[in-house]
Amino acid sequence: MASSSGSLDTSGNSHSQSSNNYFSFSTNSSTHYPFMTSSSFTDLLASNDEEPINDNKSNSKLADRIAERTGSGVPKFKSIPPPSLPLSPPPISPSSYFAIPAGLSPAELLDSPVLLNPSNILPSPTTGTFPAQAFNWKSSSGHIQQNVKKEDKNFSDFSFQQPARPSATSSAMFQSSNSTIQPGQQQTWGHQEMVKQDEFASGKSSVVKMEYNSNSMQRFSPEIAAIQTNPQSNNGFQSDYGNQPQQYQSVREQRRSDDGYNWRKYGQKQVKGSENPRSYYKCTYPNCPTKKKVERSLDGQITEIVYKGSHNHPKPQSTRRSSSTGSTASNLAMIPAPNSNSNDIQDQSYVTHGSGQMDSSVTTPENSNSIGDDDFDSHKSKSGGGDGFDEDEPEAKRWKREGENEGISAPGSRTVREPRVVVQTTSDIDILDDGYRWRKYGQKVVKGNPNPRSYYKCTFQGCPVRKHVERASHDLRAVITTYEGKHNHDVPAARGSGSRSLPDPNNNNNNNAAMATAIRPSAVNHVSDNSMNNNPMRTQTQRAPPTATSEGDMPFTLEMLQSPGSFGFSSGFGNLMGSYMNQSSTEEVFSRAKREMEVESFWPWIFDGHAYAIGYAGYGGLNESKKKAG
DNA sequence: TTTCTTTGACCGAGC
DNA sequence: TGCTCGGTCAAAGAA
Repeated sequence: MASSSGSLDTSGNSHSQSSNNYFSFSTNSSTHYPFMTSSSFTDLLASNDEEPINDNKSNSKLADRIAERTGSGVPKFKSIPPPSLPLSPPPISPSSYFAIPAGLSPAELLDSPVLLNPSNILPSPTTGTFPAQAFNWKSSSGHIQQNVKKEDKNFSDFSFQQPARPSATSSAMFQSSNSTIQPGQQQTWGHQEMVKQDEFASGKSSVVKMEYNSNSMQRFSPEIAAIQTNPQSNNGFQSDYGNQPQQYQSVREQRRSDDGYNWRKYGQKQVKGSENPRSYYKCTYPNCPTKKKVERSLDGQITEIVYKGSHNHPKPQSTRRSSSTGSTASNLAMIPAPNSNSNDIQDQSYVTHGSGQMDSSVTTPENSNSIGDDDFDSHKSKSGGGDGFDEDEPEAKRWKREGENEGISAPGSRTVREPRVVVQTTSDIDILDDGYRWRKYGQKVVKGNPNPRSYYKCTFQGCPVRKHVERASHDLRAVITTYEGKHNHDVPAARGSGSRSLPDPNNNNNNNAAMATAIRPSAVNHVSDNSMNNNPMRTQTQRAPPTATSEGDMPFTLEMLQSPGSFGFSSGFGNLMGSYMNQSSTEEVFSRAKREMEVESFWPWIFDGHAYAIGYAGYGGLNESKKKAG
C-alpha cells in the first residue's frame, strides 16, 4: 500500500515561486516523492522564499499570462469568466499526494458533497454526483492557486501544494493506492488536464475551448454531464479531443449543451450584481413544472445554472431538436436515460459512488439533472408540512419559511437559530468528506453570492442534520459549509468499504467513525485550545461537523467570516479570508495573521495501517472573531 | 407556417 | 407608499 504522503503549501495558493511556506508531511517512510520531506512545521513555516519544490518556470509563465489576461492575476468573477481563465493544469494532480487507504475508493472521495473542482469554474460546491469531474480538482486546484498566486503570495496559510509531476504518475499513484480507479476516471481527468493545457497553449478563442469552458463552468449541470458522459468519450475523451476539431461542430452548437430535456426560453433578465444576463427556461413537456435559470457570461459561456422543480415525465429521446440550451446530444451521443426518475437517478448515483464505480450512470444527464432539480420537487413532495418547497410559494417566502423552520438561513429570512459555518478552502474541500451521506434537496442562488448554495440533508433515517454549501462569492477557492443540527447516528461506514473506522476526536457523538476520506487537512476545523476557547464557533472536523450546537454555542455567522478581523480559523483559512476581505485589507490582515500564525499540532491518523497526517495551525487572532461576533 | 427567441412590460415580494 | 429586484408574460421578430 502506498504511503500517505502529502504536502501542504502554506501559501495556500501556489506552489510556484512565490514566497511561500511549505508544509509537507510524510507519515510513511516509503514516500513516493523525493521532494516530500518530513519536516517540522516550524521548519517548514520558516522556509520562506526557499526554492520551490517544483520547477516553476512554466508556472511562472502561467502566472504572468494569467496576470496579463486578468489584469491583476487575481481571478475576477464574472468579468473574467472562470472557465475562460487560461489556466494550465499543474504538472501533476494533487491527488498524487494522497494515498487512498485500502478499500477506500476515490469514488468515495469524489462522492463527497464538498468535493469539487476548485478551479475558477463554478461548480456546485457539492457536486459529488459528478465524480468524473471531481477528479478535475486535482488538476484545477492548482489553477486557482496559480491564478491567485499574486493575491496571496505574501501570506502563509495552508493548502495543498501541487507537486511537479506528470499527471500519469498521479494516476499510477492512485492505482498503487489500492484505489479503484476506473479507466474513464483517469481519462476524464486526463482529458481535463489536456484540455486546459491546450486551452492555455492555444489561446482563448478556440472553439473547443469554449465548449469545454462551458462544460467546466457548469460541471454540476446536466449539460456538462451529458457531454462528459459521452460514451465515446467515456474512454476516450482525451483522445477524442486530440483528434477532433471536426468532431465539434460550430461555435454555436458547441456552446450548446443538453440535459436531455427540452426547454423553452421564456425570459431573460439582467440581474443585479451580475453583468451576465440570466435566461429563464421552462421544460416544454406539458405540465412539467421544471424550470431552470441559465446565466451566461458576455461571451456566451455558461456561468451558472439553477434548476427548479423536477420533471414529471420521462426524458425525451435525444433525437429531438433541443432548445437553446440543448442539442449537443446528437453529436455528443448523450446517454439515454434508463430511468427518467431523477430521484432514482440520484440515488443510483449515490450508490454507484459508494461502490467505487464510476460508470456513465453516475453522470448521465438525468443524474446530473437531479442536482438542484428534483431536489426541490422531492422535497416538496414530502412537504405537506413545513418542510418542503412549495412550487407555488414565492421563493423568498419559501426560503424564509424554510429558514425559520429548519434553521437554514434563507435570503431575507430571520432565522433564530443561526447555523454554524464551516469554511474550507478548496484545498480542503477537494479531499474532504465529512463522512456522512447527504442527499441534496435544494439549491438556491442567494443574493450577494452568484454561486449557488446547495442544500443537503443527512440521508440517515431520522437524522435531522442539514447543511448547505456554497462557494464564496469573492473567492472561488473558498467554500462555506453551514451545518445545522446534530447527527443522531454514527458516521456511516465508507461506501464500498468494510468497517474502516477512525476515532473522531471532534465528534463526541461518534465513537467509531468511519473515515470517508483518507486525509482531512481541514485544519480549518481545528484550532488551538486557546482559539477554541475564544472562538464562538466550535469548529469541528469536516467529517463530523454537525455535532450538536449546544445551547450556549454561539454560532458562527457569515458576517463573522466576512469580517476582516475574524481569524477564527486556521489552516487554509488564509485562502478564505482572502475571499472575504477586500484587497486593501487583505494584506494587512494576512500580514498580521502570518505573524500570529503558529502550528498547533501535527495530527497523524492511523488508518488501515496507514498514517494520514494533517497539520493544524492556529491564529492568534482568533479572539478577533469573538470580538467581531459581539 | 411553425417554432423558438428576444425583449419590454408587468407583477409580486421585500424593504 | 414607493422603490428595488427577481420572475414571468406576451407580443414581435427571427429562423
